[in-house]
Amino acid sequence: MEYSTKELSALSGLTPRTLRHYDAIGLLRPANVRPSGYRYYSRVEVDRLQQILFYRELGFPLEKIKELLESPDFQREEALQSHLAAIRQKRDHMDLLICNLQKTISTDNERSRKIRRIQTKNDR
Amino acid sequence: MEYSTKELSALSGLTPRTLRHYDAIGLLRPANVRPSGYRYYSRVEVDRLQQILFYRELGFPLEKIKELLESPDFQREEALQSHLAAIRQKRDHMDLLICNLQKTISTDNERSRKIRRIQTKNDR
DNA sequence: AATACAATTACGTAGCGTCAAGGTAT
DNA sequence: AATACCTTGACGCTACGTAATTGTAT
Repeated sequence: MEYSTKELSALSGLTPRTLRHYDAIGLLRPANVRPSGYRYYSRVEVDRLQQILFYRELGFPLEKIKELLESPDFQREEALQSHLAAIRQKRDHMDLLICNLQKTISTDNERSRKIRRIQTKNDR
Repeated sequence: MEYSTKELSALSGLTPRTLRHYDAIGLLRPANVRPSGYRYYSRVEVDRLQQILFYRELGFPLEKIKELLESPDFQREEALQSHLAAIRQKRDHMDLLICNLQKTISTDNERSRKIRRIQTKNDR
């Protein structure tokens, strides 16, 4: 079975633009390209795309995914570990942001209440 | 007091490049610019920069910060709320990623152990 | 004349979205 | 001849980093 760009797009949920991009950066090359420039993908590419999507969902950058797909198991293991650590840091950072935002919001609210009280007084 | 780009840079911790960028996008305009093109900032700008850094730490994009600095209180309130909601979503997404990464890692480990067992058998 | 600082292009980054213009027909 | 799909540019987005080149002296 061969798939045109559109067909693989439908099959994978990616846009044709994205598939062309993956070709451009050498992440997913079509099995063959007609003289017209039309791209065609076969089984091997579909499988590779599955892998790509798997790592993409885990938040890996495309360049890293390229490396991983050609690395031995133990290197993937390492990559997963360090990626996990990085994500955890980011998450912790977000937790801090959330905390600060909540503080800011409640402080602002308090200020508003005070102002309203003063205004209410002045209104009387 | 007037500050050159370098001085404000030292004062704020931002690079001169960043200050020039903020000027370019209209986020922080110098108080005056000499015929030579040299930028000079005064108190008002220092104060504004403080505000900018405050919102920046909360994760707001520069364009949004520009708006916020010219909006009334209630709009800032709204912005903080919706920003908080957005950040929370991101955090939740990270939590999912972390979860999936952990699963992947432990699954991979199990596979490796099995393989090692088989190899050990074959070695005997 | 040398030093330190200033400025203005302008390209690079990540991952595509979104036209625009023009071929192809698996 | 029309339709639907394909292609290759090329700019846009975020927030600057990083030269390269050249001017200024608060």
